[in-house]
Amino acid sequence: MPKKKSHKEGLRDLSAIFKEHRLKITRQRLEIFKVLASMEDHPSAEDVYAAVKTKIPTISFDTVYRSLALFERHGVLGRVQSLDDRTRYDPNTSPHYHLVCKTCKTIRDFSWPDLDELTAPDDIKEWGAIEKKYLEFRGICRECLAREKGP
Amino acid sequence: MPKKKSHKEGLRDLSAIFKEHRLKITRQRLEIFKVLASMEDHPSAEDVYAAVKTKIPTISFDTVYRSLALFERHGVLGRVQSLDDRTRYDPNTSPHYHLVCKTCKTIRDFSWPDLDELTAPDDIKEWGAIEKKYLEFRGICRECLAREKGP
DNA sequence: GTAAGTGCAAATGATTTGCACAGCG
DNA sequence: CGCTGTGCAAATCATTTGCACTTAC
Repeated sequence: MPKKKSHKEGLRDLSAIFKEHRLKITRQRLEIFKVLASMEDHPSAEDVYAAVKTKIPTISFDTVYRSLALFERHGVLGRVQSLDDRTRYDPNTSPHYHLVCKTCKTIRDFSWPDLDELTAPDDIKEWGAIEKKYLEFRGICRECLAREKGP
Repeated sequence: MPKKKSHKEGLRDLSAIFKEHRLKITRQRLEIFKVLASMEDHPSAEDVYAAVKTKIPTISFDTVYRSLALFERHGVLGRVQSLDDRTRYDPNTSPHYHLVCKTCKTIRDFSWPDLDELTAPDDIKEWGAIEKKYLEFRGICRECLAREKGP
C-alpha cells in the first residue's frame, strides 16, 4: 500500500498542534483540518465546506473561512493562488512547487532539488529581505490533453 | 527576423501593435496602453483608471477592465497576482520573475539566467504540457524594512 | 453603414463582518 | 463563568455584464 504524504502524520497529533499554537480546539476546527489533510489536491474554501458539511451538517461557510484564515496565520496551512480566482489551501508546509493545469485548475505538488540549491542573483540582496520562494509551472495536464484530442 | 518587443518600443508603435492584432484603435485604448507602459511598477486596474482619468475624464472603470482583459488575451500584457487581491498588469512581456514586498505590495521585475537554463525534473514531463514558468520571491523591500525600524 | 467599443448602472461571486447565542478552558 | 468561536444574514469589494448610444473602419 502506498503511504500517504507526511502531513498525514500531523493529523494524528492534531490537538497537539492546536495546543502548541494556543488555538481553541473545537469540533469544527478539527474536522476542517482533517478534511484538508485528507484531500490530495489543493481544495478551495468551498471544497472544504462541502466536505466538512457531510460530517457537521450545521457548519457555516464563514466558520470554514475563519478557520482557514486562522490556520494560515499560524503557519499550519499554506495558501495558493489559483487560476480561477478562488483561494486554494495547501496542508503541505514543507517546501515544494506547483504544477497548475489551466484547463481543469488542479494543482499538483512537485519538488525540484536543483532549484532549492540554486543561488539567487546578487542584485536581489539589495532589494530587501526575501522570505519565501514561489514557483509554479502552468500548462495542461495529461488528462485534459487527452480529453481535448478525443471528445 | 521576429522583432523583439520591449514595452518601450511597443509604446512608439502602438497603433502598429493594435493593427497587428486587429484591435480597433480608440482613444481610450491608446491612453490605457500608454499609461501602463509608462508606469514603472505593476499597476492595478484602479491605478490605471486613476491615471487615464486625468487624460480622459469621462472614461469608465469597465472600459479599463475590458481593455486590460483584451490586451491580456492578445498577449500584449501580462497579469500578475498580487498579495492584496487585486490583479496587477505587467507591460513587460519578456521572460522575467518578480520580487513582491508583502508590506507595501510593490512588485519589481528581476531576471535570473541560471533559472532560465535549469532543466525541470523528469517526472514533470509526464504530468502534461508545460507552457509557462512563474517564479516570485516574497519578502520585505529595503524601504519597508527601514520604515519598520525607525518611524 | 455596420459591427464593435463605450458609459452607465446594476449584477455577480468570493470573502468578510456585526451580532446574539453556544461551548471551550 | 468569562471570553472566544459559531451561525446567520447582511455587507464588501473587485470585477463583470446588459443595454442603448457612439465611433472606428
